[in-house]
Amino acid sequence: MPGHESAITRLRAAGYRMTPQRLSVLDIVARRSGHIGADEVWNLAKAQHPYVDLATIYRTLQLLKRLGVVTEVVIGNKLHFELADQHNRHNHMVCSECDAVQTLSPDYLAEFSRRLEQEFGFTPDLDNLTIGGRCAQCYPEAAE
Amino acid sequence: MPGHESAITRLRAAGYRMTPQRLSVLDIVARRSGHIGADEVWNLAKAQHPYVDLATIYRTLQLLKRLGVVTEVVIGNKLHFELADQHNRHNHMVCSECDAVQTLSPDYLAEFSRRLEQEFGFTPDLDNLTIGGRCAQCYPEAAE
DNA sequence: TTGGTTGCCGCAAATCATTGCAATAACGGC
DNA sequence: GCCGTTATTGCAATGATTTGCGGCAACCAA
Repeated sequence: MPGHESAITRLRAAGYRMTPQRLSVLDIVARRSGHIGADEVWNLAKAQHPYVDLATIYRTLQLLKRLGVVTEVVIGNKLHFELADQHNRHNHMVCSECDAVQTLSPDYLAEFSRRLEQEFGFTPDLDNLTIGGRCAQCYPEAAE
Repeated sequence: MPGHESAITRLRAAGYRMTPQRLSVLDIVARRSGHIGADEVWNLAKAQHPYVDLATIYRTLQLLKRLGVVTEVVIGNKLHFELADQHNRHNHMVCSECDAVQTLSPDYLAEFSRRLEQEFGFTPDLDNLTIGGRCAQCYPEAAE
């Protein structure tokens, strides 16, 4: 429950309403350390609200993402989410073969981001950027 | 038709078979300058093979992507594809609000890519990386 | 506290993409 | 050119996510 206040405030400030369903989703994502799939959020949410619909879970997650409360990670063909923590920002590298996830300091993308904004006026959404590729185990060829 | 030989050769070399459906998909993507949606590929393909199934289109596009013959661009909630041209590599920046697509020289990501490989042994699939964010029109706030 | 406004939810259907399976066709060998 | 092996296809079902809609409930004002 702690740490939700800012998110709730942000929601209200943006003209949205706080509902039990939203609170539940927020709580579930916040309790989880690391990313969690939409289907799993649903399963956990049903424990508290047996009638919540999957559509509500998806809508809520997208809303929280738009508000910067949670971030999205694309793993395989599924979306995962995790609480956005300003003090622990990071990007994700996901292996397209084994779905392994590694985190990365946003410093690696800082210069890149700066150039996109300066030269193109394009503001990349780095918080929700998933970098696909192959990890060391699945692509040993890269070894020298 | 020209320029397909190398793709066909690559396919055969990897143990795959060349079928009319695959040839058709390849031809459609190659003729198009720029990206094309999977559904549109299907519509065009049906003109030549009335019985081709959408699943075949998707399977073929994924195969060609894996072989490096085509690249994928994520626009809105749809996948688009374009012929991979070694002499004209580029990345895509897609606005999440208006779906506008801008291209970007891979030079912008070269240093980033090099560091991922060196420091993590992770080989990013830059050819198929779509950078989401907001364009200058949709996010004027970035203006100073 | 009560009432009105309007955003939100559950439900069902639609959309986009993937997958299992039996029949078919590509292609290397004879 | 014919045959057997096996990759590929069409079809149907499934999976993942989004959207339309009417009823409901959150929230603000009085």
